[in-house]
Amino acid sequence: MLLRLDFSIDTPIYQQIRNEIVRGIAAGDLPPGQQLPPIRTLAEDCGVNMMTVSKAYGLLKQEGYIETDRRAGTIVSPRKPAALPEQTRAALELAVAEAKAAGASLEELLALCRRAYGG
Amino acid sequence: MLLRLDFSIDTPIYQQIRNEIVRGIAAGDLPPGQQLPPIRTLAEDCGVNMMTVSKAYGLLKQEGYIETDRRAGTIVSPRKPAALPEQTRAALELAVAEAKAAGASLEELLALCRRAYGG
DNA sequence: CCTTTGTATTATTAAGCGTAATACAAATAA
DNA sequence: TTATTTGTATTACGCTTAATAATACAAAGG
Repeated sequence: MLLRLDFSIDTPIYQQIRNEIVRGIAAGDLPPGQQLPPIRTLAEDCGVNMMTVSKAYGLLKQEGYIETDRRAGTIVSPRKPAALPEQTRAALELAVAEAKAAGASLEELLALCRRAYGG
Repeated sequence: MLLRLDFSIDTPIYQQIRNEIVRGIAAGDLPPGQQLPPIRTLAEDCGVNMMTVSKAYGLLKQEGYIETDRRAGTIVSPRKPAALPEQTRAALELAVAEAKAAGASLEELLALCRRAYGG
C-alpha cells in the first residue's frame, strides 16, 4: 500500500495515514472486507514508527471505518454506520462556511462536492 | 463580539477563534468592511491571552478574510479572493471522502451542503 | 515451537500551545 | 505636544502532544 505523506506540514503523520485510508475507502480502492497491511509492514513502507501506524489504525477503528479480525489482521468494516459521524458533519459545515466566506456560490460548491464524490 | 470556544477539545484556541470569525463572515454577521474588535478587547472577552487572538487575526489576514486598516484597526476584507483557497478545497474534499466512506449518498451530501450554505 | 499480528508500556527528543511581561511604530484623540 | 489606541513582535516559562526507540505480551496460525 502506497500512501502520500507530507512530513513538512503540521498535520500529524498518524492523521495523514488515517486520511489516506479514508480516501481509499471512499474511492473504492479499499472495499469492505479488504485486508489492510500489517502495522509493521505499512510502517516500514512509509518510513515511520510502528506506533504511529498503530495510532492511525486505532483512530480508524474507533471511527468505525475498520475492524480487527484475529484471523486476517485488520480489515475494512463490512458494514457502514447508520448515521454520519458528528465529526464529519462538523468538518463539512466548516468547509462550506469557508467556501462561502471566500465568495463561492452555492452552485460552485455543489459542483465541487459532486466532483469530489465521484462515481 | 461573542465567540463559542471550547477549552476541553484539542483544537487550538486560535484556530477556534479563526473558525468562528469565518462562520460569522459566511453567515453575514460580519459584512465586508465591518470592524473587528481590538485584539486586547476580544482577548479579555474570551478570557484568553492577547497573543492568542493576534495569532488568529494573523491567520485570517494571511488567508485574505480580513485586513488591517491603520485607521479602523482590523476589518473584514471588502473584496473576495478570485479563486477558492487550496486549503478550503482540500478540507472540503476530505470531508466529502469521509462522508462517502461512512456510507452517505450523493443526495444526502448535497442536502447537507445546501443546508450549511443557507440563504 | 516459531512466526505473525495487534496492542501496550516506558523513556526520550522535539515541537506546538497558551500565558506573561514587555516593547515598538503608526495613527488617532485630547 | 502629549497620551491613548492598535497591531505586531520578542523572550521566557510550563504544559501537552508527536514521533521514535526498545521491548513485552496474548492470540492465532503454520
